[in-house]
Amino acid sequence: MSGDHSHNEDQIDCGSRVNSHRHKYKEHKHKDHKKDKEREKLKHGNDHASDKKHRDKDKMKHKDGSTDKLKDKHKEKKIKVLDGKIKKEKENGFAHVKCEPDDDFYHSPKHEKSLKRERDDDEYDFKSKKVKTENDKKDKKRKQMEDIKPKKTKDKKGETADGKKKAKKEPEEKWKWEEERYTDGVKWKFLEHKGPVFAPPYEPLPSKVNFYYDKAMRLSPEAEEVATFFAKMLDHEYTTKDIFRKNFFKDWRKEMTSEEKAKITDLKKCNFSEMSDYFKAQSEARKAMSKEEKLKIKAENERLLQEYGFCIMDNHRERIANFRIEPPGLFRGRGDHPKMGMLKRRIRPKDIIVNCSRDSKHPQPPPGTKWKEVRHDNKVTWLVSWTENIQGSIKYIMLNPSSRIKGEKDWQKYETARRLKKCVDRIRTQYRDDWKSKEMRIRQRAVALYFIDKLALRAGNEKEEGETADTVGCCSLRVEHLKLYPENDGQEYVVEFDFLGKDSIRYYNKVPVEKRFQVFKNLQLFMENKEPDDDLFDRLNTSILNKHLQELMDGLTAKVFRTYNASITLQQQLKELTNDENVPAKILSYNRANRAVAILCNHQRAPPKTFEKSMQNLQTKIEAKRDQLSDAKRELKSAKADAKVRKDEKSKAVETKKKAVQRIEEQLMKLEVQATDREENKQIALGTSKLNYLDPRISVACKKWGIPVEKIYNKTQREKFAWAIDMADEDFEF
DNA sequence: CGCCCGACTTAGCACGCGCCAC
DNA sequence: GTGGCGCGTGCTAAGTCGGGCG
Repeated sequence: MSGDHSHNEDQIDCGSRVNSHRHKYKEHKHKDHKKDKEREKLKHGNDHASDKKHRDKDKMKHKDGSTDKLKDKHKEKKIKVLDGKIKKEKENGFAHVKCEPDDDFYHSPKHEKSLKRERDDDEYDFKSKKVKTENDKKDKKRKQMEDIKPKKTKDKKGETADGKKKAKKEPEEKWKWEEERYTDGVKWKFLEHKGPVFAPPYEPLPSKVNFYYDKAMRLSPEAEEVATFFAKMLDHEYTTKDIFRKNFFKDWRKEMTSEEKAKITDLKKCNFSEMSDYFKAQSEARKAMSKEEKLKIKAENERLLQEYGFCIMDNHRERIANFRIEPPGLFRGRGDHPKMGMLKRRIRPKDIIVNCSRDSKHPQPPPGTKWKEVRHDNKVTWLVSWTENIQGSIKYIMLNPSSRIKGEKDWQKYETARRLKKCVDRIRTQYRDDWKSKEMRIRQRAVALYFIDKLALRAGNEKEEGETADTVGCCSLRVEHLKLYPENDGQEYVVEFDFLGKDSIRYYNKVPVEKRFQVFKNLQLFMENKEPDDDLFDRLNTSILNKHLQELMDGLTAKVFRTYNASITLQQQLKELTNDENVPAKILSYNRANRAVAILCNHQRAPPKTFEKSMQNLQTKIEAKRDQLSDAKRELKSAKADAKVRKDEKSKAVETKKKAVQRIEEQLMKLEVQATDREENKQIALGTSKLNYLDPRISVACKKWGIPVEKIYNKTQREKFAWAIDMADEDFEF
């Protein structure tokens, strides 16, 4: 395009910067250099220099430790907010429970009684689409969903690929995913549950187990408990890290009596080894328990699950995801987390906010205790919440992914991504045009969006410095995270990305970018006259970006691009790959397609500890199988010869041998496929994309290649994707 | 109108259960 | 019956995003 130079850089309207120059908490090392190095090799060939470079940078960045004071301020604010929140009890906790007598999909033996309440037929007539008065966004969204809903019971216009009827199914038995949902942010009308399960109380150590500080020393129960947290982690690398030790010691001292505090002044002098040995012995003992004992524990767990692991939301008994409160312990942040090692406090009933319907049987706090609050807010989905003491954030107990409320949200997410599919070309054209805008903020927005689209980067919200590990996403990229090469390895206009993303997973990538469309030139411009730790996009943040995206398409946000690109990639890759003849090869193809997505989204994992070994085992197996095969072939040959001699044209022996050869060949192939698959998978995690980014209906549609869903999804996954399995046909198109 | 926080999704890792080979 | 190991599952940290408030 000739527009390349139509705007002189000097003319750019600079406006004011969104983000001022920032002094970051300066200490970002990589979580595990060795790991990174390997990963890098795997993914990007051989850039050996970069790891070292990173390490050097880390050293450079140590001078500034300026942010500690922020914390107190931070805390103050939190308290205020908490106070304010108590007032805001909602008035909409009403509930009418209906009972669906024929609904045996969610069989609920225990709770049948609570289900048998008055039926309010009118209200639950979800076929009649009464659109209420609300005109808010959510309502709009809902309407969009309705348009593309598969209509099983009443087929309107078969507008969508998945809109076909499935007569064979009995929709009455299952959750009706196309049921009319509530409007105006109401998430449920009836919610009943038993509350959380608390962590077991601390059991003091037997008197023979000692803690040593110079000499044996008995700790107060409070101090002892915290000491055991540390003792249990002694084998972990964490306990060697300075920040971890510092934070731990500081918080531990808070739990000590004044005598203990006076005495124990140096963590280095603390000897936890006896405690540590004791716990190791305990865990051994647990493993060595008799069958009966193990069974007993299992039964007890099952009982707890049955009692606390389910709730009733509207007229269904639904599984709760995490009904156990997180036990106390030492905080294990990921990457270089400034708070690692801090004490994660024990959560008590008085910390707990319970959410349920007004007319439900309220969960009871343990005898002699009280909940912090019981509220009836049906505009949220959580059952229980509490505020965690490390970051001051709120933790929730919510439903399992198999639940209606989560499934529907999931479905909606993919529908939004499919809507993006319809207008992505338009959006791409627009951001390309915007690269040439005379407004700096628009150029930045356009380049950022390009990265988000092309590289599937995360949005990149700002983070509070010094509160978390120093990680970034697209909008929060800093100058130091990019390198520009006008020419690199024979390619023109290469951008090298090197930064830590979510969970401090390294993103390293070299990408050639469009010069004629000015990406490269824009980047040079954005980086001009800036320090390494200045923001690359200084006139952009996620809020600005998402507001813009919202204008381009209703419901569009940065993360929709990840979903869209992941799902569309899977679909394309599957079309390219799946022309193999047998099922195992097809599964391999599926996994490869899945892998392409995982690579796109940078979903990595540490190579499994047992990787080398298990690979060897597999090779041994393969060789054994090969031997077996040649044996079988030999036998077949001799059987054939034998049959010829005896002129026995339909020799049974020959037939059986033939079958044996075939079977072994199949087994061998299966093993070989498995080996390839595993090797390719060494450092790539497929699970995350499979669970969160790939429209499950694409996988369901793999029926058309003869791949049954069971081969792709295990039981839990099938439960999570019940909605997709229920509604998608083999001709589903994302 | 920016910032803060509540609600919800997405993320990797540890651990232990159950299955398979012997 | 046992031992090893691979996978599923639970756990909880760390993101995204929107709404409300000052």
